[in-house]
Amino acid sequence: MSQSAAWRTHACGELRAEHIGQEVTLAGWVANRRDHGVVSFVDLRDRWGLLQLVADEDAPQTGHEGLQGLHPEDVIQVQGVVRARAEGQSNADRATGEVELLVSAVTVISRAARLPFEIAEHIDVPEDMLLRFRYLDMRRKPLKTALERRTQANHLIRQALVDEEFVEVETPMLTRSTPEGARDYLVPSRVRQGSWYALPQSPQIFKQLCMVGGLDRYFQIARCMRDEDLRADRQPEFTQLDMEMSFVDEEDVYALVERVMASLWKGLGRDELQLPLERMPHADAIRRFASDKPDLRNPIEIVDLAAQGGTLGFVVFDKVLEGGGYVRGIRVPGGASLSRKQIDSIEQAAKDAGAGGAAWCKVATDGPSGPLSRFLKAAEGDAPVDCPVGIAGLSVAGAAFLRELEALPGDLVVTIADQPRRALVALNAIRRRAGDLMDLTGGPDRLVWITEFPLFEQDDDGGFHPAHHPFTAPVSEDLALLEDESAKDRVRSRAYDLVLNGTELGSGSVRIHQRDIQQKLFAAIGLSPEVAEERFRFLLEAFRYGAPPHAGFAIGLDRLYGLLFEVASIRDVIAFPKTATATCPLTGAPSMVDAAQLEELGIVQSVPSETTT
RNA sequence: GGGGAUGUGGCGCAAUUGGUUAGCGUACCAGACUGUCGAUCUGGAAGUUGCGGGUUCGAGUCCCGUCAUCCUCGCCA
Repeated sequence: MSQSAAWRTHACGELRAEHIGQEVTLAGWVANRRDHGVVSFVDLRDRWGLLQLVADEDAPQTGHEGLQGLHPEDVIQVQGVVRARAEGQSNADRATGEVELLVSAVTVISRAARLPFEIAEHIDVPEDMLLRFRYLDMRRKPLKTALERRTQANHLIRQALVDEEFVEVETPMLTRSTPEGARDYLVPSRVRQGSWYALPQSPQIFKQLCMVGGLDRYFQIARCMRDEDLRADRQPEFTQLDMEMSFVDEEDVYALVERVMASLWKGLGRDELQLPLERMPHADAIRRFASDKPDLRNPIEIVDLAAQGGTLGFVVFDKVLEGGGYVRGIRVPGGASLSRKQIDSIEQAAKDAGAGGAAWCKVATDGPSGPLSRFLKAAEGDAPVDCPVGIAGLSVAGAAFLRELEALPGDLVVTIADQPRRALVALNAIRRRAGDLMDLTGGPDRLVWITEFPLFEQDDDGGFHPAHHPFTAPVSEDLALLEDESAKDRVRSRAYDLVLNGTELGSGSVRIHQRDIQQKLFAAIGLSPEVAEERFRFLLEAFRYGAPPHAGFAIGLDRLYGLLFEVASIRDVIAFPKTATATCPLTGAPSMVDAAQLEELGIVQSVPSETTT
């Protein structure tokens, strides 16, 4: 690190044996004091590390006096000579541990008041405290390191895209509200009272306009804002790596994103990604894993038991099947070793997901056991059937049932019977819970493209809305289905998600660039040409003047970095995050504003404003 | 909007069925100490038990309400 000599000649953390004998000036924070009377020590900290300062019998009087009266987190400047630590006194836990600074002079630059919490990693501090005093948390290693790594990761991404001739465009923060999607954050206009800006939920339309503008390749590390309730992996404002390309199709987008991911993985020192990444059509993901973002590290797959489940004489299965529901289940390899309590927690996961319960049985060589087992065993008087894999005492139907599941002795079988939507949610829940219990999710990263998402999702009231956004192109073979009301839910889109270990990292699509198809799509989601024109005039108009085919992708960087840096919450990779109620404990945002400010904006509040002070 | 958990000196925690002056650790302050590195030793200061109400002779403890934080469902094209 180069230093301007005004405040310091070196960083605390950079001093090593090679600096022994040098006269240096350092500046930093007092991290710790250890005073032995005649000998005293102070640890001085800056971003690069800790260095032990010492005043002993070799130090001048000014050095001793300088180290007296210092308090934790005082900012000081110190002069002295770097020297080797005596035999047996080096500290192997510290990069600077072979040397120390014999202090000749200390200047206190800034005194620190008593701290709300200690600046030490081993101290547990409530998170709202960390947010309120974020600048103190930054002095601790985990947050500092996360911000450094985030910088490095952003740099790797930028490097990769600039090398591929992408243009970085900063799109507006004050933009137009489009009613689809998430709730907007609104900003009132002063010069045109009664009108409002919206903060962008994503730069979607602008990046498409950049394609019409002929930039060909756009990217941005973009802030996006959505006024929705939060989660551990969701913030009201978040950062996306947003990209768009012209004259490309899905394959080009996959290849580009894969190159960017690979350089990121490599640059951050993770195991090299195997390219190309796996792909899985959406319908397969639902069928095999009951999820559009399956964690493929978990090997458990869903098995359809409609045929065999209906022959067991189990009235719950029969009723669900008659009603058009699903009977599906999972085989948990080795799951017979789970305790009753653990199995109950799997069933509880199904119940939490809305299912009535989960029927299960353990499988052993002497036959099945557990609630489901009596429907699998041979009845009194019937000749029991032996499964080829050596499970005794089964009925013919029971053997077929377990064969369908490929169950082996030592396995646990868990089944769900419910209406399709609830069954899938429950199957996903039990698969994940079983995976956690059996510790199946520790393997290498599994990145997968989920492709051919449905174009529409059904609302609770039966209407359709775009599953992705209204500019997503349908798969061309399915174009004809657009106008068929009964077939809408079968229209596939050219949208894709990238999923890492069960977390959706990002999504994108090939866009519609033809006006007629765009209009069909608006019609299909119930937007009249007039309304569509009013809302998206600027985009539809742009498409009249020569629109290239284009496609793009966006990756949620907070979430990606949260996973890559292995932190508990995305708040741990964000410098100044907000709480679960979208407040900022540091600044107190959101706050009431002066009545005069509102008046200037032409806004009348139904709740009282702050009294003018 | 719904559900759950938590809330006690700055911080982490304790306090028996509701019962003495709300304890302990750490940080902080002062003093001591020749090699520590999460120093040690001695002493000191530090509390409206989140807030409001109720029950009771008596509430950190029980009840009602409320606020804050976290998790979660809905929501997040």
